[in-house]
Amino acid sequence: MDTTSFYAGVPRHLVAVDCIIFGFENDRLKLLIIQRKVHPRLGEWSLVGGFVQEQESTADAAARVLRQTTGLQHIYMDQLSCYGEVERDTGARVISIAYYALIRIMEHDHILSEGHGAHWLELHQIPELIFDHGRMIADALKKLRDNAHFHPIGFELLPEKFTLSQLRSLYEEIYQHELDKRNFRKKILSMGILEKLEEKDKTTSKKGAHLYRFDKQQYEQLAKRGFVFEI
Amino acid sequence: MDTTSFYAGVPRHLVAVDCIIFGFENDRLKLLIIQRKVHPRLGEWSLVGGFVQEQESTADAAARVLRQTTGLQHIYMDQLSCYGEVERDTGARVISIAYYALIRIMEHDHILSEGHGAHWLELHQIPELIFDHGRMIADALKKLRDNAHFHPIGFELLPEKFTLSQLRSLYEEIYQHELDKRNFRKKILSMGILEKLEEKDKTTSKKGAHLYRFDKQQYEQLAKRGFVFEI
DNA sequence: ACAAAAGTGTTCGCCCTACACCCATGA
DNA sequence: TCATGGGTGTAGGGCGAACACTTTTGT
Repeated sequence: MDTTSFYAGVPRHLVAVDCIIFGFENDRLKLLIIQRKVHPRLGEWSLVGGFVQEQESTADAAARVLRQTTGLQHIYMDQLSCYGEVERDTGARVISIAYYALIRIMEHDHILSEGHGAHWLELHQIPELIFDHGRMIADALKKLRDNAHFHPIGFELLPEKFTLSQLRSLYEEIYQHELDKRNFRKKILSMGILEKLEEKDKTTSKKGAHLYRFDKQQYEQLAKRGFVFEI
Repeated sequence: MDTTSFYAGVPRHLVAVDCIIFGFENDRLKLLIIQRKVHPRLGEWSLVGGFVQEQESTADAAARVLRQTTGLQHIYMDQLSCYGEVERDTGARVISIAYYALIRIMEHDHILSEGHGAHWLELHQIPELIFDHGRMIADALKKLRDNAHFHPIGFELLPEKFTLSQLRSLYEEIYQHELDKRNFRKKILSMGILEKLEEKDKTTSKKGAHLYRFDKQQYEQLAKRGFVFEI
């Protein structure tokens, strides 16, 4: 048996990527959803997606789709899962690899107004989606929760400078339950991975709230020595 | 734009599944590895795998590959990840979905002697593998640890009746560190998900160790009410 | 009688949780 | 001056970690 015969005659498949794009704005977790511009299911709500090309990895394809939709590059992305049911796409047999992305809406929302038919929707506003995209979102939320629990990925959703109230709101949104203000501050500050800035954010209170910055270097130093982020 | 033109002209890909098959025998965690029977890389060490056919889901393909290699069906399997780098397979561009399986070797090892060129190897015996299979195994081990931590999947590796020493050895192997005997017993028994049997296993001591059985019904009842397995 | 694994309780410290009031400031 | 969100400390309980001796029985 030689190389040619081993790979010859093997069925080939359409392989897609679908992106679950999370953002955080006005203390609310949001998802970027589009109205489908192609048949079948034209006009219905859908995740953004596209097909994997010959000379690109699946991760590259996901990054490309994200870039084409939002204009953004160098965004946090992680693979969610492969969805491989035969009948999952009603137009053809398509195997899809889902990725989820975390975007700093506050720093980037101007880019999105360029009209790709994309909409930021809050979790409770998500309509019924085509195919198994609803399932993908549910899986992505679960993975986001698990991931946020033990890794400092929440900062990917916040602007570089943020208040502790914003950070707490973010985790409250992710976990969908309230967190005690004092305990949260105590825990996150005790980790020693936040840099307190002199600046204050006065947009949400008269008193003003201190801004903080995530100290990635410091986190990575600590992580090397066995420190485990947990919130 | 109609259905035909949307899917037409899109590149198609070879899609494979690779299986990381875990077993537990003689207090050691083991992996099922084969010597490759096809070109390229004939004779080299490899995970078991195969191509996804037209009318089967990726999960079905993984189950089929497992069945063809071991003769076993209805085995615990979970998706690990999709490996989609362009150059990962040196013979052709192949996108691979990796699954990991947990097998009760003690109850099934007779089946494996049918000679598919498969070998059970301990973790420290694993040779260099083709392609990115080494990475897949590392990822699978990490996922197995994470998963075993909060879900009672360890029992999938043990015979129906097992001793607490066996169970502890299993977790020591998975986590690669020792666990305190008393604390382990206390914790696992306090969950109330093990049924203590009258029988004793006398193969490893003169005194004999009580056999236990995992009470899945009971676990699922508790899980519904918010109980979280953790070990 | 002895070797070898099974089985058994207690103490201590840490972390998580619950909880209520003062502060600073713009309007 | 008052309304609004920012910021602070403590006490109690539960849980995980450390730790050593007795039991059983086949040889």
